[in-house]
Amino acid sequence: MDYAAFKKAYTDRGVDIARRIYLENQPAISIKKEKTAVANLEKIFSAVFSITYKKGFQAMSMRDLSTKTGMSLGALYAYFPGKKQLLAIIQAQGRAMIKEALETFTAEAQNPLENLRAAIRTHIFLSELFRPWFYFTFMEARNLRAGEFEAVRAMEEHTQALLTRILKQGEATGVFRQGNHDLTASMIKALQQEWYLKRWKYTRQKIGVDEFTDYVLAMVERFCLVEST
Amino acid sequence: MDYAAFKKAYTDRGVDIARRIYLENQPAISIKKEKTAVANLEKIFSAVFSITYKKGFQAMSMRDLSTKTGMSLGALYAYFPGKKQLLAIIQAQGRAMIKEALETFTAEAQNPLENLRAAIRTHIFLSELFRPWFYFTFMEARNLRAGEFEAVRAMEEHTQALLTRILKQGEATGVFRQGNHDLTASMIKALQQEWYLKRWKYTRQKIGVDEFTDYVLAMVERFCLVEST
DNA sequence: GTCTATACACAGATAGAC
DNA sequence: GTCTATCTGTGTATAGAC
Repeated sequence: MDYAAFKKAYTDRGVDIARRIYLENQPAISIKKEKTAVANLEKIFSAVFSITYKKGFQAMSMRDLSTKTGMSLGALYAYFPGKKQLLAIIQAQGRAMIKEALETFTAEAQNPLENLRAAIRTHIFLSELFRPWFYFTFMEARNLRAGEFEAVRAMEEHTQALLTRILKQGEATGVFRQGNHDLTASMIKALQQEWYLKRWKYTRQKIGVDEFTDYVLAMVERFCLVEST
Repeated sequence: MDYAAFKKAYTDRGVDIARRIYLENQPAISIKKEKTAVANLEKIFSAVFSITYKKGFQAMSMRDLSTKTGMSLGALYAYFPGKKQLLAIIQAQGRAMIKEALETFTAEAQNPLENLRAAIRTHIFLSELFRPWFYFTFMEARNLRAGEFEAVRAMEEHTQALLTRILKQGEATGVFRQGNHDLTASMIKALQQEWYLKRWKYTRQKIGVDEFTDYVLAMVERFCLVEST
């Protein structure tokens, strides 16, 4: 499976993230017509990502957001209760979406090696498809309150545990070498993260997501497999 | 060389970063007595790191800084011209310090493999010794102005080129396999970065810097070496 | 050198007209 | 639903006493 195939498989499911946010936060949103609400929410999120990519969320003023979306200050407050809540909403929904997608697309394959490949591919491809969400989730996690930050840590441990489990299965089956699987999982996560944290570097070097992913897989497999090809 | 040895070797050189900042920015600093100036600068930097680790630089107010340092608002402005300049000073000096240290401690060894090991070790050990500086440099790079950001990119490319060169030498000598050395260098950098970006994770798992470094080296070597041990 | 008191700009948020 | 006008807090920065 390459990125194009993944993208098609994902978008065919027809999950609309802005719509989901609208439905789940309806009590806090005073807009009644779903269509306009969803359309404007999309405008708002995309504006937030584009502004905060350069200056960070704290430095983004509501006036910045107003200018970028073309909506007035007053109108914005009909879509979320305040700036802090906007941050929390994006973070929470971003995590939920990522978690759900990872679980859907890493459904058990035939063997540990295929499982590992699927897990790594899915994560990187997903981070390509939702790059702004991944970048935002990582860079703005600091601005969350303690309780919300706990969710970030839980998420990190969840995805790490997913990898560790696969590695252990592989060792049991005899296809992976033994080792500190938790540390190996951390290494894999670091490599995945590189793709969305330093995207500008790869754009510049003209390295695409497929090439990058294959390289990561090659490195991980050579390290993990009992017999190197 | 383990971390303890590196730390000793480094500190024995007696380079005082706060003192250097004082000397190089003397025109902008109105304090005349070197001793008090350097002592207070150290207090200021350590306060900046501790506050921004949790909320980021933009969210840190001058009043926060005043409280944490125990100095008054007015006194702070005797040490730097403004908040933006404080950011620029820390970033610039942090980069200069890192670059200088990397060059000093990765002096040419006998062969490419030893060179590679030294380069990786030095980078991780240095990021352990100056963790706040590394973390700050990465996380607050966005808040720099275009011209200053160019320096960040140049630095990234500089350290990457250093690794790429070693890998090429190794291929020429026949000890390293052939491959996309630029991509390999990127992977190595991602693994090094993991150490200071997710330090809390390893503190929690009780994994020390030596163990982490050895694991990175094992992974890189298994990938790069012609013959795996 | 360091303090307190204060100037002044800009932030987030709301009220009420349309 | 969306706008303009405005309230109120907080931010950076400075002046001038000590």
